[in-house]
Amino acid sequence: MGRSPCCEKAHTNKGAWTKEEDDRLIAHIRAHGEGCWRSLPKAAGLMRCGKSCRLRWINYLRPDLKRGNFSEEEDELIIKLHSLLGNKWSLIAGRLPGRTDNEIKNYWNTHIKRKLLNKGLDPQSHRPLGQVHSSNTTCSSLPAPEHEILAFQSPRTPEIADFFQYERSESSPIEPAASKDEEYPDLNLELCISLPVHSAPAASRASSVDRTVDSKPNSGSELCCPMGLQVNYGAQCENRYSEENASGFSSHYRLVL
DNA sequence: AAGTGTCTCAACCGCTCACAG
DNA sequence: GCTGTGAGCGGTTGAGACACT
Repeated sequence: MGRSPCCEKAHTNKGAWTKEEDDRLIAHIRAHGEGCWRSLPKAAGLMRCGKSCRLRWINYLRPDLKRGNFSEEEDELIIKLHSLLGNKWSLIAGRLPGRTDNEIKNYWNTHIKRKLLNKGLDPQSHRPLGQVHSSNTTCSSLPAPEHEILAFQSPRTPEIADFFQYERSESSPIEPAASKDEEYPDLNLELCISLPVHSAPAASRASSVDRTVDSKPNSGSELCCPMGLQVNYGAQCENRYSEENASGFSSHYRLVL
């Protein structure tokens, strides 16, 4: 016996949403706020799966969505963030106001991938084609403790693995190609994701980063966590971060999520 | 105008994680 | 600690739009 299905598939609509369904969903969320997606379809009178409602709202109906083409700045930001985070679309989306993870993922697959390939760069590793090295090799070269503290689990980008190697070998005579600060001097890695403004009081939609950090809100409206540190580090990340600095790893990259 | 190939992106699927009981 | 449930994520699919012949 597997887990129960998220909905009665026999009695749910699938495929494209109609205007009437959109209107019902919008009206329901306006009246009751987001949250409890499983029971929402019934409450809103929709013959849809809760997951489908959530996706429709987040990716298409949310009022704060920015529609239209991506700007050159957004392109560059996506590329930079992808080089650091890999296919963590929700994290990348959190850095681009009005854009959704689905939208960025699609845009990456249809435009940016090709753009990088045309430049002779591997879209996954962001390295020149032909110089792509196995991430397994990089990963396995790390001793166990560092392995365990990586916040972003497989698939990690080689850049992150390289970063940790660099951190560990600062006194090494072998110079790394460039630190991320040198490579992306204008990229602010203090990633901040505020709780969505569209969230209704009853439904404090946790940002996607809650999956990697403790979801307890800190004093402000932002959640934060250190990049490259243990999963489940708490909300007092600012303090914890200092402690981690003292322990000698992840000294200058921090994601405040 | 019709047929065919390609591209785009909304939506689905399967999985993992967090949490409550 | 175990189990069930809900939420969310990333990969994939497929219908419709568009381009080309």
